[in-house]
Amino acid sequence: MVILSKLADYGVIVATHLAVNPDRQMTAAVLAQETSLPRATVAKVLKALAHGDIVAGARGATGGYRLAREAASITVSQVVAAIDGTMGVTQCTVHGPDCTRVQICATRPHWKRINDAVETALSAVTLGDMANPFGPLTQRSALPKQASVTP
Amino acid sequence: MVILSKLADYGVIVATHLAVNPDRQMTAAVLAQETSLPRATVAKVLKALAHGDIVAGARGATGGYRLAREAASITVSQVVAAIDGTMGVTQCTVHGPDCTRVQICATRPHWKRINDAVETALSAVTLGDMANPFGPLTQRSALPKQASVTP
DNA sequence: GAATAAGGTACCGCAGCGGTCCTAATTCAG
DNA sequence: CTGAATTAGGACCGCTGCGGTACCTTATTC
Repeated sequence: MVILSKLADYGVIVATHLAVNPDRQMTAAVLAQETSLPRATVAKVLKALAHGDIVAGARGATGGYRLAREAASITVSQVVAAIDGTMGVTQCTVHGPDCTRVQICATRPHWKRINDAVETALSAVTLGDMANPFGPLTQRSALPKQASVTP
Repeated sequence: MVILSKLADYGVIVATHLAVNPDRQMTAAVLAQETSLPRATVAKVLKALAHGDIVAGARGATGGYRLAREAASITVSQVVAAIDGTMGVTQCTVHGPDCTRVQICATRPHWKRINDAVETALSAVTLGDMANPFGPLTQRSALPKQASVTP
C-alpha cells in the first residue's frame, strides 16, 4: 500500500524544487521539464498548491510560480493536505463517524494516537529540509499543532 | 485522504474482536454478525489475515477462527500489512526505484524518516491494546526513538 | 456419507485517480 | 493599443484498483 497519492508525491517534488531555487520564478512548463514530470499534471498540481497557499502564481507574460511562504515554514503535511485533502488513518477519522459499531469504535483512542503520530511525522519535515537533503532538520521544536489547510 | 483501506480497517476490527474473546473460536459468519460487517467481506479479510499468520483457521464442522498468536504480540502494523501489503509513504518506497529524477530523489533521507515514524506508530499498538481501549499501552520497550506517539 | 466451514479463485460495478484539453482572466512587451 | 505569453479554473475521460459477491474445492467432524 502507498500512503501518498502520485499527485501528492509530485506536489512535494515540485514544491521542493521551488524551495531549492527561492529566487527564481518558474513557469509550470519549466518546472515540469526540470523535474522530468508530465507538464499538464504539474500544472494541475500547482493549481492545487496555489489553492492551499503553498505556492503563489503570477499571471501574465512574465508570470510563474514561487513559494508563497518561506520554505522552512511549509511542512510536508501541508503540501500533502493541499492535494490529497486532510489526512486521516481510518475512515472514521476523515469522514463523519457514521459507524454503528459502537463497541468496536471504542478502539478509537488508539487510532487517535496513531493518527497523531503520522500527522506529527509529516509535519516534522519542511520544504527547507527537503531542499537540503543531507542537512539536519530545521529546529522547530514541538511543532505547534498547526492548522493544516482546511479551516 | 485515507491511509488505511476499508478492508484493512475491517481487518483490525475483526482481529480486535477475536482478541476480545481469546477463548472462543468463531466462524466467519459469527464474526460478521457481531461486528456488523458484511459476511462475505469478512470472510475475504479473514483469508488475508490467515495468510499473514494473524489468525488461524480450523476447518470442518466445528471450525472457525482464532488468533494465531497472542494478542499482545500482534501489532496493528502486521494486521494492516497482511491485507494492504507492505506499507510505504511514497511510490519509491514501495515499488522499485525506477525514478529517473535523481536529484529530486535526494530527498529520500527525509522520506525515510517519515516512513519510519509511520511504521513505528502502527507497530506501537497491539491487538491487546485494541481490546482494552481505555487501558494503557502494553509495555513493549520498543518505540525508543522518534517521537511522537505521546505528547 | 452428510453437514459444516475454511481456502481459493474468479468475477463485477464503480468510485476515484492520473492525465488531458479548453476557455477565460491577466499582465507585460513591443 | 494590441498581441503574445502565462496562470486560473473547470470539464472531461480512460482506466486501474477496491469493495463486494458468488462459486467451487478441500478438510473436518459427527
